[in-house]
Amino acid sequence: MTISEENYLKVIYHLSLVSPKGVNTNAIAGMLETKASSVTDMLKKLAEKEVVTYKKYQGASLTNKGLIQAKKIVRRHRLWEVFLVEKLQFSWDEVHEIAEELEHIKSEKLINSLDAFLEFPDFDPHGDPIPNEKGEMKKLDKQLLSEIPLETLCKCVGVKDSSAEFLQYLDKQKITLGSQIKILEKESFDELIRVEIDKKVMVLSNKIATNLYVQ
Amino acid sequence: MTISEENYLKVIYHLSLVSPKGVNTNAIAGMLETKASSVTDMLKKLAEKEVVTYKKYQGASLTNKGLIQAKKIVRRHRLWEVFLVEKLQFSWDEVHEIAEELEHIKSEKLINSLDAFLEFPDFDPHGDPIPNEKGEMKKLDKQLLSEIPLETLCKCVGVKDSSAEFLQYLDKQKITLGSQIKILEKESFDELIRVEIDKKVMVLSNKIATNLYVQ
DNA sequence: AATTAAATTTAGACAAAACTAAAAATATTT
DNA sequence: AAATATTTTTAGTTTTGTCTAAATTTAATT
Ligand SMILES: [Mn+2]
Ligand SMILES: [Mn+2]
Ligand SMILES: [Mn+2]
Ligand SMILES: [Mn+2]
Repeated sequence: MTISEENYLKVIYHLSLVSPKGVNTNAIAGMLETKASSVTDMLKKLAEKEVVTYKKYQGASLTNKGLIQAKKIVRRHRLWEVFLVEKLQFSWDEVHEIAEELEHIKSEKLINSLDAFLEFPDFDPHGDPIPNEKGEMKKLDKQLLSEIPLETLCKCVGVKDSSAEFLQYLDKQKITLGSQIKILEKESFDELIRVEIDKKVMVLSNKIATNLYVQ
Repeated sequence: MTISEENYLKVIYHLSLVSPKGVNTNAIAGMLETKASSVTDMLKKLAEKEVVTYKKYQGASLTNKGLIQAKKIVRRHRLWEVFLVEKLQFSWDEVHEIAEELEHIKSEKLINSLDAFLEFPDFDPHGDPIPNEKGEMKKLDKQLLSEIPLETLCKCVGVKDSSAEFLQYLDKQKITLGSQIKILEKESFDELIRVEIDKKVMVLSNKIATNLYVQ
């Protein structure tokens, strides 16, 4: 498995969660910032290696073998993110790029030792679940804040958008994983919502509300 | 800097310490397990990038720019080795290969944070010095055990050969960095030496004695 | 159903890094 | 100094992953 192949597998995995019946060539190209023709080439190769099923013009999906591989890469990515935040004091908006490289270091022993060193975390710094050695992961039945009814107390458990800009904006608003949130009022005109977060009343945009997972 | 270019730079650095007036094409090929013709190609590219000075048939050496780069790679390699041994409980014979990959993760912040996390170690698990952020490193005036006179108490501070086989053999003999060694007798016939190591008397071969650094 | 638009694939080219085989330069022997 | 051996470089391929431009297929509109 080359780094490039791994990056494709991971992207197909992520896209599969949203469109399980086949991932579009263009969608993959978009995520990898490459061209559709390159994706077609790679899909053929991955199909050859039997990690992906691919029929011309029909999109791709992971085989069981491919799924196992993809989850390993996700496991490595998320464990390294935890390491960077918990042990090296990185903030949650800085870790993604570095984990993007570290995820390609392939040593079972390394990753299992790291897992143990971190005390087997279930979630990464963005609230995403970390597959264990067998590929199993905890799934919370989280919802977007925008779907929560008025006056219901909930807890922030993850982000949908994990771009640095969004994460830094959350930092500025003092919203972190674990924050207690209650929606006080929804303004239908401009979709702003008035909320109480950790006892402080503030106003959030719809863009925030549709990118924050709560429970 | 690609991974391949970095591997070449690091090898040229190591070979320079032994032959400072120019590193042979064949020597580089040997270390990298590649062919001399590939080395020639790469030397041209590295010379183009001004990290190496290279004249046809004359061997190569690092420019100042190349030296700085090479020391950064060595720094990363050795810090990761310390991490693996100190934090993840790897043994000293298991870390080299993994560090060979980790050394290519290029983030200044990552490596400086790691350095701090490890409390700024001066030496790696094999007794080799770790360059600091500025590229400076401590150098011990170590000698090979084979050069030490009889009855002189010295301390094991490093290994010349850091292959897994040698390191495992040292483990088996209970020789570690820090072991106190005194040579009791040298047998000129077969070059075996009788030594006292940490109060225990034992016999070592010349091959061991010429690969152990003491001080 | 025919036309247009969008998505996807093919064909052909390119750069990086490796290889083999042959040629050229340097070193070592005789 | 000439002959031989060794080292190094050149020339020509190969593989991987990318690209552009053109062709093809599928989807959306009229
Ligand atoms: Mn990646
Ligand atoms: Mn994450
Ligand atoms: Mn390396
Ligand atoms: Mn080392």
